[in-house]
Amino acid sequence: MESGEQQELPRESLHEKLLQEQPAEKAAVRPPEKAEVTLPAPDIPDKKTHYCGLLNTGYVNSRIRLAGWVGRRRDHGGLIFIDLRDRSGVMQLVFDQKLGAGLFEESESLRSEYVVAVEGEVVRRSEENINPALPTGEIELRVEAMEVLNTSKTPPFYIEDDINVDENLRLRYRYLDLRRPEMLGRLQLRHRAVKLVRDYMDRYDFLEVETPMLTRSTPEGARDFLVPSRPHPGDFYALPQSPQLFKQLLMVSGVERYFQVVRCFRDEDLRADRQPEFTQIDIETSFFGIENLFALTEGLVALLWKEIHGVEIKRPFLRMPYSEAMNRFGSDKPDLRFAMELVDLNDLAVKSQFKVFTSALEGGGAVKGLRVKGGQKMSRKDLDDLTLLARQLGARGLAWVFVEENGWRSPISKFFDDALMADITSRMEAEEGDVLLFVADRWDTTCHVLGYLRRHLAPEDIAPEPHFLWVVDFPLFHYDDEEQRYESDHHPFTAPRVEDLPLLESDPLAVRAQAYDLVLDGVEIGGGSTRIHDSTVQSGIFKLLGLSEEESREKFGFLLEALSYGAPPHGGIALGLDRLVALLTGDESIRQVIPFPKTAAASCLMTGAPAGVAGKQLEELKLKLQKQEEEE
RNA sequence: GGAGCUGUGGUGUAGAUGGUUAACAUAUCGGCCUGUCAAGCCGAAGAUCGCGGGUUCGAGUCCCGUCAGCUCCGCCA
Repeated sequence: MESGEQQELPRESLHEKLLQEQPAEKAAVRPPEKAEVTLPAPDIPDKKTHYCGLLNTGYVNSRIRLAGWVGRRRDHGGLIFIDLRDRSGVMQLVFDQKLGAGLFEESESLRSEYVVAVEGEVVRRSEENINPALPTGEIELRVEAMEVLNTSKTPPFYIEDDINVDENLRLRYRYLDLRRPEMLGRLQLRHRAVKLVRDYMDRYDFLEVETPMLTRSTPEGARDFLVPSRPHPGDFYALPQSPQLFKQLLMVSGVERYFQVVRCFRDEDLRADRQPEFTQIDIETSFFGIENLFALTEGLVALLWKEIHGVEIKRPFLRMPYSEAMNRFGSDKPDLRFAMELVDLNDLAVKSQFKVFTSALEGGGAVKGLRVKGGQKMSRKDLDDLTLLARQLGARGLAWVFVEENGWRSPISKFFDDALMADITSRMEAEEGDVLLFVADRWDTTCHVLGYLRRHLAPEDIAPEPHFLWVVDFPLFHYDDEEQRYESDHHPFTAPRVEDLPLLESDPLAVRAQAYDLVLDGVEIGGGSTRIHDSTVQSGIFKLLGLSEEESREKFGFLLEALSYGAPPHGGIALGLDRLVALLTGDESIRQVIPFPKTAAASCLMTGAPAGVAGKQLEELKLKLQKQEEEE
């Protein structure tokens, strides 16, 4: 049965083209002076003729007007220096008592973050007064006229880079936080990245199409944010977890090449790299083929790194099946900047007298080891902590061995004869002074736990250059022990691999999906799949997922119907814009690159959202709040 | 749902083992000061130590609870 295996696009060698071509257009940030369109009312009319940070010695002797915020003030009595800051940077203003008492008196009242417009002459600083730390350090503005446009309360923290303040405070006064140059720089970089994306996609004929923010809740996947409907009391919209269904429907519509920079919403617990609302670069294609999609994505990512970091990224990216990623690195998003691979020990462990190993193997599990180079520095307490960590991650325990001159020092060495110890030591390429860690458990637990420890114990000197990787051949399903049913690993519209179709009935867990993730240095930056474009196959998958005929018709009828009207083979990918930008800026948390982010408890410290609403609003929606349950 | 860490003038911190005027830096305000760029010097004001209980003659410090933030596990197709 045809299930959605994509064919190569025959009519042109797009793949080759994508691999070789470098978009010529550069999306540099243009200084505002060079804007091509003259505004009807001249730009920055009477307050401002130039930007602070863009001035240089070429402007010496020019009469200009600047406007911005008062930064640091250095008051020498009869001479006052002000750092005037605007979006572009900083310019030193000089107020001299000798040049007019009235103006000077006025300047004495200036305080941090006052908004001022000034007029004067750009002058060259004398040699000994040049500030090499400042781009405009060779010049200054001798102020001859000033207008105070607004005053300011003393800000709660310094408006400058590298401040050391509680993030609470920054979030509460985010508008001031964003006034800091490094934060404005992040906004600028993000803007530039998005512009590069739009121009790139446009060059390859992709159409940016908007999809609804108010849509319907779907049973699979993350928890939805719900929005009550006033005209339909008791009914709810859901905010989209992604435009998944709409982009597939756009393929049925014949758009063929779609993309969107789009906000998505998931009501799940947060992390440093997860926000309740986040932005995706969403892409979907028809008649395109997976090779083209990979090349397109690689080209896009490489473009970002080239334009923003000047780094040439090697293409094509490495590809690795999911099973290999798990076996070698214990993760479906392995960090390839360092080796420290997990070592498969099943065949050796079975020869030991160690029950933990042998019984795990008898139960169909796996035994794997991780070599910690120079691990002898670890104390007994460190190892106990690691053991506790392993338990918390779901393992039954963690075995450890000190490799010493005379062999193993370990509570478990008595279960191994000398030859076996030697074999394991040599398989793990261990040397004297190393510590070996072992987990014996279900295969997935073993991989997961050791993969976590691998990251946890990663060497400090990891390679600085980015390691991109495609993880492919994900399983189509996993089994949910709690719900006692199969669940889609990616999403329920993912096409199985054609050669695995026969396994759908006999061994669903063995079926591989046409799904892929794009991984960079241990971070998942995107993922996608070839979709099912056959309504019969789609119905079959729904059934396997435990959705009854009525249920799937009720929830996804529109999709099944659409698929029956000549749906083309299609597939796509979505890239996490926030994560991409955070990687480009080198930030640990995506909150740094989101202008108005939420906290780990999903509240906004600035607006106070979420917040209660008036009773009248609830009445209109026919909603009643439940009393909070009292504790028993 | 669970675990860990953090919470002291506006801000960043110090306050071993409980002991009475809670320290320092910086910002703020006032004074002096014409080449600074984290300007400098002098002075002043500014804190019921996140909140609520408890133990104690006495709590910033110990105990319990609670709130907020951060990080992680679960969760996030």
